[in-house]
Amino acid sequence: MSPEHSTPRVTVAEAGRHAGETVEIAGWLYNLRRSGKIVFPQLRDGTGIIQCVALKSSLPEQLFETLRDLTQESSLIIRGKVRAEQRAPGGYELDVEGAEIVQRVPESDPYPITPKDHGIDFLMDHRHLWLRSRRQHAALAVRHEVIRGIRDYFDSHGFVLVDTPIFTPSACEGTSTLFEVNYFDDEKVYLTQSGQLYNEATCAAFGKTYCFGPTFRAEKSKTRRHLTEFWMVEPEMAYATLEDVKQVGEELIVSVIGRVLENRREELKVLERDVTKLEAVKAPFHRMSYDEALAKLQSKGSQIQWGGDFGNADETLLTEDLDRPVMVDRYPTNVKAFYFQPAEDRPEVVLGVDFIAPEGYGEVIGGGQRIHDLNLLLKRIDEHGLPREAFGWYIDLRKFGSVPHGGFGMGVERFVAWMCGLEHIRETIAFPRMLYRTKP
RNA sequence: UCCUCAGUAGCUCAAUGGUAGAGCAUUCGGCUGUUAACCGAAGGGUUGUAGGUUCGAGUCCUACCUGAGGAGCCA
Repeated sequence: MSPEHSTPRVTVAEAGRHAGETVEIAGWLYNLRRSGKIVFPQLRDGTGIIQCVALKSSLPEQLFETLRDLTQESSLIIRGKVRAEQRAPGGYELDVEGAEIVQRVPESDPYPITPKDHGIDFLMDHRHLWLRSRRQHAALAVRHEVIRGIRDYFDSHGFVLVDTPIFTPSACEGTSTLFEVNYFDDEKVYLTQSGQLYNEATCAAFGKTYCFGPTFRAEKSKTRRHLTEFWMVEPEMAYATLEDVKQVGEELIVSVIGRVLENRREELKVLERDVTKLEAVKAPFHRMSYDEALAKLQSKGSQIQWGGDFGNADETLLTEDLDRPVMVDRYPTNVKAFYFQPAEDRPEVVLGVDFIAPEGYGEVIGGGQRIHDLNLLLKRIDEHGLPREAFGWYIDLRKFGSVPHGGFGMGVERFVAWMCGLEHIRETIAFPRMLYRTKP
């Protein structure tokens, strides 16, 4: 900490490159094992965990006793010599020469998350501390890689990031799932549930755009696939058809999975993810129409009838024999939002597509081609009982150089859960917001 | 919103309607290569809340509270 001493400060991740050197590492005590005259403090610094070794015979008595009596998650800086050691987790070990305790956790109020099992309620109440655990740390590192991969994909394919507002004046798709904000004087304002309508405006300005931000859904959903606040990336392309949307979605997924496999092997190992399942996800994805998917489901015993949307059981059934996502398109018009473009030959279906991930992870992308014809859009707004005046600017887009266009939304948390092989979406975001959980 | 399940020590869980227990954590002691270390000892309880049945309730009944997972809806 002081600038006077000359011991280089390194991270755990870098320690292997300093074998034979004396370095110092600043972190927290992950765990400690002791055996009379030898102690093994495991030091965690956010980049990894390194086992340290302190021998009573080679250290001042006070230092040895300080280390021996350390408590879990106390913060400290350890100085020592890095040594390759096969017996140590991580392959390297630090022979302790000195230590500075930054804050010692008192025994009277010990760190609550012990190395043994805990229930989900307890862990969620201690989410602010749970983040330090290996699996949680790994899942959030994968999330970071996914987000970087998404942004890199769009940035390098001609998309411009144009973020859309969080406060929105009207419902895009009905008010029942919106959070109302009581602050603005003149009109009711809601938290966004999608940036898509705004994306349709920005893509007419830039050609290809995307927005990336939090999304809010006031659904009374209580399942492992739902959060009330989640992150979504939504690209939108002018002069694009359903086929373009499918191609971009496929390329995006393949690209991001490649990044995760390349840069987050260690984290996937911590998560015990079967990476062969991810390595199998290559283009081309499976493609089928809603009609074909329906026939497949009915042949597998589902009771679904034409016109119904797929439930979670249907999605799992549909992908159980597949090793990569399936793109299902041409859904019945009545199960999709008002702005979807109808198929030319069959007005009862629309040019929407859902990407359903394998292994039961369900819909990770939903999108399609939007209506570009003014009169058709007006008709659909009326049919859905929506007030035309609330969509004035949106209708304008069909008056001034309207073109076929389309895009999709991808839920970041569902995608990360798939990458990590997690049972529950709540572990893919640092502080999940759910129906009955808004703390910490 | 509806359905199902669960609340016992700080944590994870036991306990046929008959004296409330174990492991981990904490404290004390032992151990020079531990891998969720191990060995010995100690402290730690209004069994979610309120009623009811019973000679007797952690256990059975009712209501409520809290949480979990599923349906619907969605990403």
